[in-house]
Amino acid sequence: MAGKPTLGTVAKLAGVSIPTVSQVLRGTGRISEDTRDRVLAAAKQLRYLPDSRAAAMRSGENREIGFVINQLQNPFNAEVIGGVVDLLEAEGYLVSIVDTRDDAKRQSRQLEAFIRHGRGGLLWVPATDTPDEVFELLAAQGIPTVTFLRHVRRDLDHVGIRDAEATYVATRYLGELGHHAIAYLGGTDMTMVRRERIAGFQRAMAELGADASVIWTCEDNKLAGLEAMIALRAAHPEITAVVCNGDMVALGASLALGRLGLRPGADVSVIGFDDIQDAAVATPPLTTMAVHPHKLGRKLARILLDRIREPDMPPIVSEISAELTIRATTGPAIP
Amino acid sequence: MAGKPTLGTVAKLAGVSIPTVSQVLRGTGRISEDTRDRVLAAAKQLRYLPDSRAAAMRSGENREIGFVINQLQNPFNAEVIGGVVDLLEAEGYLVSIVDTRDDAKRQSRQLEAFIRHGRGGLLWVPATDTPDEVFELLAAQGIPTVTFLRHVRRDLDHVGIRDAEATYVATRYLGELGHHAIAYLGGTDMTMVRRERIAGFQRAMAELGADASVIWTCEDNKLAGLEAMIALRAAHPEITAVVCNGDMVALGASLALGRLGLRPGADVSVIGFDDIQDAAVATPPLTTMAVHPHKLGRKLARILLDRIREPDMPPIVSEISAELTIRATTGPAIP
DNA sequence: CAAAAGTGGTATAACGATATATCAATTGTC
DNA sequence: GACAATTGATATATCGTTATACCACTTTTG
Repeated sequence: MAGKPTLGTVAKLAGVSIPTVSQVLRGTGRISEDTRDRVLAAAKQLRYLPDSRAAAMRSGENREIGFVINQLQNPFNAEVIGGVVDLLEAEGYLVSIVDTRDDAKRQSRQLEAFIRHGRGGLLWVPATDTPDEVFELLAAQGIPTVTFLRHVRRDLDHVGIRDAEATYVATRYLGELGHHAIAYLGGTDMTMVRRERIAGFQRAMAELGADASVIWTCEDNKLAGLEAMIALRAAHPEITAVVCNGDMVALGASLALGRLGLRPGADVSVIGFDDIQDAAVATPPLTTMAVHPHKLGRKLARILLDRIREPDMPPIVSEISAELTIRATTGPAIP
Repeated sequence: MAGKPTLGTVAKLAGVSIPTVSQVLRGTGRISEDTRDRVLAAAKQLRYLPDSRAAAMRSGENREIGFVINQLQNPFNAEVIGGVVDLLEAEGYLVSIVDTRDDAKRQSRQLEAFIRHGRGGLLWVPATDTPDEVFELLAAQGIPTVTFLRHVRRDLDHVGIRDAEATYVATRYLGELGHHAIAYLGGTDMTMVRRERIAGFQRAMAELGADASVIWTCEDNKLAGLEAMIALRAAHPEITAVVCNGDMVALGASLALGRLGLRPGADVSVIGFDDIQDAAVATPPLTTMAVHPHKLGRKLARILLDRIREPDMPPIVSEISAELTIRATTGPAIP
């Protein structure tokens, strides 16, 4: 009753030595069927589970992966996590998650804690303003690491989205619908992702011969998107279309238009990014640049496994295109 | 360069023995200021981080907490996690999260993995249909565990919401507004939580002398709520008010009413549960039974810490009341 | 000045597992 | 029937820590 069962407890109950129990449970060595059965029965009776930490210490193999994410609440991230977990659990790994809430200090504490508590690999969406010393720490510890979405270091593996391409496609599409006064809405700071997206937006605007200077910041949630859209509309009433940094912002913007007595898709066009579940359900349904988060998660996991198996490969970078998914919040510009 | 730094590496660089390094870093024993400085300098140079697993093995103390949750995407849960993490990280704990997606088999694998990889305590929203053997496993391992929301075992600590009281209050309020044909909407199965909520609904309906037989199931997301409301309305056109199992469902139901040409709060009243961020932003803003998830998370963490410090206390049960928060989706019944 | 107390460290064992070496008993070979 | 090969287990060392015991050396005490 008192205390966890160990190899020693099982060995005593089965009347054999500790290495014998270890060999039976792992299927190695030469063991007679008779003692094998006795050991298994004892292990079952005591509900014995091996202590992976002790095993990892001796054998060096650690099947626990840490996922350091910037925002757990984001539905897009949640779907990515699903993909990651589906693949890694099938391979016998445990995936444990921490949420930095995009705070660099909390992130440092959490990464350090992950290292101390032992992780065989890390998946990581680096927080905004991650200091260089964090990368040096990871390098010093030699933990296989794949960054996700924010491509901040060329010496690490990375999985991301072709951000510039996606906003370019979105903006060109709005141009083809006849829009010229187009704003970029969303994102709070100059993360690599946002920088790329704005670059794509600007390139398309340049090709359209339009002014790309209306760029508005706001946090990545519906309420912030709503308020930002109202402010944007007040400052720039000439705007007829908005490219958003994410679906949450776009949904908020769409709500705001309704409150202002404007019809999304008719009076003002809105285009989102991610294609979260809500995008299709919203009224009106949201036009967006769709990525497939579950698939993305699987790719992320696959690359980490490759890195664990082959630590000396050169860094891998894998980027996925977003697909323009046309719904009801975009329409022709009123001439 | 090759491999993680260990106590041995640091000791060699500082020219002292391993126990000396350990004592310096942990501030125990008697060490001269001179060697203390040398050791600290060596540790810093190598970016040494102690291996908590090895430490835990020897000392028995494990400052990593596992949080086993049923649905990561749920905004309510995300806010609870925030509260838990804020308190436990301040106490020097690492909180790592896994998502069961309410699948009992996945949950078993994950709990087992948490035990094998070593957790000093567990926070747990048990999945629907959790088999008894899982509880026996936890008991056999003797890991401090607090269940959350779903109170399935009296021998474990628990933090939850007064579900029956909340739906009772919600239903009474609708009664006072003159409603008699009230339905209960949401939840997919007879979890303890849903059972309690329906019990509260039924008690209030009995006091109102009304029929409490219209109980509709649906999954806990907006799309499902939308579809369920449309089906419910088709089957029971006499219904003038709906008590929902969660805000996501209520928001979906509210959307559905709009599509049916009905005004939420005027033609049909809708009342939610949780008060997630979206509830206040929605059009119209949602009347709901508000709980304070961040506070709830802190309470959850506090009770786990108490249990870790005092393993032999009798089980603690802590329940929090939800507050009726009136917004725009409820209004007087049309006579 | 001998015994006691204090100082600053090291030696050793232990935590729970695994890898390697070893060993006693059985079986096979000529 | 002597020696080698096989079988089925155990002994021992090790991973990176921490707890305890211990030891050499200095300082204090009566």
